[in-house]
Amino acid sequence: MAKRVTLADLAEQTGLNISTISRALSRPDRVSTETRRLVEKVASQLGYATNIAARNLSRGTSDTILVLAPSFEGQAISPVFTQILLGVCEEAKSLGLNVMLQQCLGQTVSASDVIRHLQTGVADSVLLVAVENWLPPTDGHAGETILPVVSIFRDLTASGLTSVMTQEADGYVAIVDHLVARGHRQFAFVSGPEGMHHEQVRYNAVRHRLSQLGLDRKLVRLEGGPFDMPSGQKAAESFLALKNRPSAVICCSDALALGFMHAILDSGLRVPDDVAIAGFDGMDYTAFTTPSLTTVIQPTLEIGRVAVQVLTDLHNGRITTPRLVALAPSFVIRQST
Amino acid sequence: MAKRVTLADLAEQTGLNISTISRALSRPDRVSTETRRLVEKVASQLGYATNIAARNLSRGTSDTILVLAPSFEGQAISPVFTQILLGVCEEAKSLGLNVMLQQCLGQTVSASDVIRHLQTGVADSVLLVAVENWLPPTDGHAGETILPVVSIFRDLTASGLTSVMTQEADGYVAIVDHLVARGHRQFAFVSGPEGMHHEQVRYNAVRHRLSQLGLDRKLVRLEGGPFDMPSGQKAAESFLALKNRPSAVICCSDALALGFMHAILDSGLRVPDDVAIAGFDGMDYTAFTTPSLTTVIQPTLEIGRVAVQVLTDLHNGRITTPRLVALAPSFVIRQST
DNA sequence: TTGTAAGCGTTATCAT
DNA sequence: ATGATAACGCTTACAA
Repeated sequence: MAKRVTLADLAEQTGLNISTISRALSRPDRVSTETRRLVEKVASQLGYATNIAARNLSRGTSDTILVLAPSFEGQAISPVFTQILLGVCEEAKSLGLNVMLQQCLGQTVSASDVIRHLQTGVADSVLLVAVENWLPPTDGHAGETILPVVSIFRDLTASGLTSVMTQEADGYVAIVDHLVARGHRQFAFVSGPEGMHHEQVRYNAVRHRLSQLGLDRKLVRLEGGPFDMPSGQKAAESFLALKNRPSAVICCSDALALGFMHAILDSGLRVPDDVAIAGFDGMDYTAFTTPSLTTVIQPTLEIGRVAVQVLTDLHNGRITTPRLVALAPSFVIRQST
Repeated sequence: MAKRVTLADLAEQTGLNISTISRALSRPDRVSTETRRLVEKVASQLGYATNIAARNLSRGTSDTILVLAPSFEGQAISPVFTQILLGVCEEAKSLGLNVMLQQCLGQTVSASDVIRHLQTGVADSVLLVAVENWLPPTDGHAGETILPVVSIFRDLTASGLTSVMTQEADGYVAIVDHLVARGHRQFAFVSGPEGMHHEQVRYNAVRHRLSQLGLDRKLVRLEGGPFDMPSGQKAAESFLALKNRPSAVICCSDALALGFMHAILDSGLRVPDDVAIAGFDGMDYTAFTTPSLTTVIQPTLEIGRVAVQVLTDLHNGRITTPRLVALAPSFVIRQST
């Protein structure tokens, strides 16, 4: 194991002072061209690499983003999660930031936990991905100091957290309008996990649009459970048991839609002739199922990028008040409707 | 922003020496019960949190694993990747390690890059996920020192890297045997990206098994391109153009299989009656396509966990020579065959 | 068992 | 433009 090369080594080699070396490396403009060249040369010769721990200790920052995501055991968000992560990594890289990943136990994250993390200095800002609840600081000056924390997917502005997500209502409006244009008048909504905020927002978006069209009386809600395929399958059983079956089904996620469609086809009904089905998320497989699935594509990659940007803005005070950033989704009509 | 609490603060509060505080916190057994209690009490009162940078600097380690993955833009491995990541995070957490994520540009990672990272101290071991090539150290003592690096998915033991992956050949043997038992005698193999090692290994596994059964003359190979669905679709076009169509198709991934099946069904052929199709990976959607897809499930979560274990073994010298760890997959027969 | 003190490698503040 | 030097907060021999 080759001994680590330090600034002191470079100082010795060049005869310059250690502080000059440091400067030459971190602020090349604050040093003569001559020494800059010399230092760079010797540094690369000796294979110098900045010791990050030392830098962090001295600077008091870590240039690291901590990504906190609920144990993604429910496969539900995981595919979406991957895309988000990609966006986050790309943006972080371009900003010279590191990304640290940590799963969290439940659906709720508390400010005190996050503050603890920030205090250790492992990271100096935090990204919450698909976290349901946020417990604001409880100690005295609650909320006075704005934390460098951003929520992805879940609108937590009400709890004081800047949030980045898809403009979901728009997506569901597009779905409803499309189905109505296709002549459908009776609808079912396959919901996600009970009590999940998203779930509620999405259902309301559908119902609200239908009510605008005078059709909200024609909406049945089916319990879907987790955002996954088995839940969709289960919902389909309830659906098949209905005496008056709606002709169009709107699902809370693509996974639910796929599970639902699978069961419907299995039962001998035809899609979209007997039942039209729409999903939500924009999973890659939706374009290749048979029939292919009408869905709303979330701008996941962009969400990841934007979240990081907002996070840095927050971190260096360019944003001082919580805000919601909602990105437009895109609607794709496919064979299932 | 509440000023950070340091060991010095605790020392002042308790009247004890700073080193005693440090000991009480990190090696509670090396201190009297009395002081231990006192320190713990005051620490939690003041909300003390260890400064990681300082600890790392002092200890010379970071307790961090760097996960390096090729820009997952080709959606190909991404779903699998998520699962791997989950396993990695879980195991890391249970070992008290942090996980840092970084995308890398190409398919190749060089030892010098990794060594640079290790020297900065951001991480003290590295996990390569789906990295195609490894450029061993070029400087003098090449390969003398064993690096704390593990490859996931790709067997890089030949380049001196301990690797963790699925026992893929077993999976393909299972597929072949199953198809033969079903009466198939003519086969097509839809390959992955050209020149990718995996691709070759998998094809060989199929061909070898067929040759054992005296059927290797009956194998057609179709170029699939990237491990994704559009590629599968494209391969299906070549397939449909064949004058003598095989009755069974083995795909290099589930994504390819899905794309392939979509095109086949679109063309009016029936699955499995006209064409039997098998995939590989065990994506969740395979159980819910119509027809559902026969496939081989990779033990992704377990791979992630094991990789971390092996990595730590490597890191503290319990493993001194590169080895291959191949985990058994499981084969699921579904409607598509 | 507890205290003393010497690092760990950088950065930043002053002088020069 | 460069050099000395004091932090940064923790760990760890070594001494008491």
